[in-house]
Amino acid sequence: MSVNRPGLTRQSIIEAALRLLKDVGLDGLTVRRLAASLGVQSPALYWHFRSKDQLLDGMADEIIRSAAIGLPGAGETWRQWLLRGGRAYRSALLAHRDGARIVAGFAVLTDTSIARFEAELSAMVAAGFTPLGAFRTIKAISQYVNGFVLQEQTERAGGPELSAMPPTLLEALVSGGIDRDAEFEHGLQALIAGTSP
Amino acid sequence: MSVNRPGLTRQSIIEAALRLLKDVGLDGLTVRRLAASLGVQSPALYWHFRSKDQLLDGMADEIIRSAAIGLPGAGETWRQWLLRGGRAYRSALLAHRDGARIVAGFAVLTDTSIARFEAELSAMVAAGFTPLGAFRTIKAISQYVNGFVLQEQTERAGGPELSAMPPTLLEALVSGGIDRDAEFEHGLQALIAGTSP
DNA sequence: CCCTCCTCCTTAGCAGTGCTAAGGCGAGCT
DNA sequence: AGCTCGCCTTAGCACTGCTAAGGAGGAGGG
Repeated sequence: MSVNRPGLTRQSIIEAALRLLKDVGLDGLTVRRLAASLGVQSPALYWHFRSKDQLLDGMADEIIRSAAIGLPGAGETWRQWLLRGGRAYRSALLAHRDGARIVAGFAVLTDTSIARFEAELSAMVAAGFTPLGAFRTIKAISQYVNGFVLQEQTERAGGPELSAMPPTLLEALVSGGIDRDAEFEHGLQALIAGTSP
Repeated sequence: MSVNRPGLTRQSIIEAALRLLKDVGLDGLTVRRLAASLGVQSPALYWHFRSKDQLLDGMADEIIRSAAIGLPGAGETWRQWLLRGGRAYRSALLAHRDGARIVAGFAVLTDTSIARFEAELSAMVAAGFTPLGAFRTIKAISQYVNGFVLQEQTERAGGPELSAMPPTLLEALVSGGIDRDAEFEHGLQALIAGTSP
């Protein structure tokens, strides 16, 4: 049926899945559809992945990998560095439809993510943190970002009308409550401001 | 087949679903199984709910409702109150298997949750916050808790051995990194400490 | 040159999913 | 008595992840 058979690869399948994700979303991402987008029958994918969950693990890993920021630059305080990391992580999640759901449900500690985690921890230890403090701080930021983007991407349209809102909530909304970036920044900065080595 | 037919209700179905959830988890919670646990055939549930998602919405609402803390008590600072709220929210999510996943994916702004949100906002406004600041602060805390419990409940067993961990990460873990409560507390307190009216 | 092995893919099909269409049973009103 | 209507049943559809079995085609040894 298909002509070009460049040979499927774990990596090429993951990339195709992330591409397909943009069109169909996580709920629409079926094995059959993914196989079709690769010009192949669905069981072919099970040669490369033991299960769909394993495929999703790979996708999550790919997304997380794309969120890598380097070590703190010269003259960059640890606060600035954490801020940069949080923003980069959010961007990485937002870059893929349902990115947060994929990462939240399936990110397992892979070797590469452990290595990066270690690098981040030692950078913070160098900045004066204890290993435990660094660990908890990074974890807290990750979870805040995860939770934020998860809701950001989950938000269903519709919902109650603005006119049905009670007064304080209404005032919050009309004074700028629909600015997702500012909302994200607010929490991230509070989290970092409340952190100390 | 079944004898007692006390009449199904939206509420009774939701409660049965939350009960069943403990045994089978979110992935195992099928319409047929839920119907069976109620002594009924599966399409019967579609008389009470338009779709399974609507049922999950109801479950999410129920979970969130159980996280209600009152207004700040006399002599309670807003920081203490937020702390109490964050802990109560986490407890409510942890009280149900996959609670965070259910709430994260399906919580829609219902009338009752809007009413409670409004009450919380005005309490914070009374403590000196602007409506927008209160809105963003509460949202940030909610999302942190959501993200935290989501991972807490998603964690799959297995994973790399402790012996395979790099040094800084290892030191963090052996010095107390497996204490979920302390990890949660760390982030929550940082978030609140970094908040100001 | 042929034969075999092995990698990667195909066809066929299973158990289970959410959901719909159509009908039936029984309580309550007229 | 007859009728309506709320609530449930039986039957079945399109789809899911996944498995079993086999087939095409190149690699490598005899």
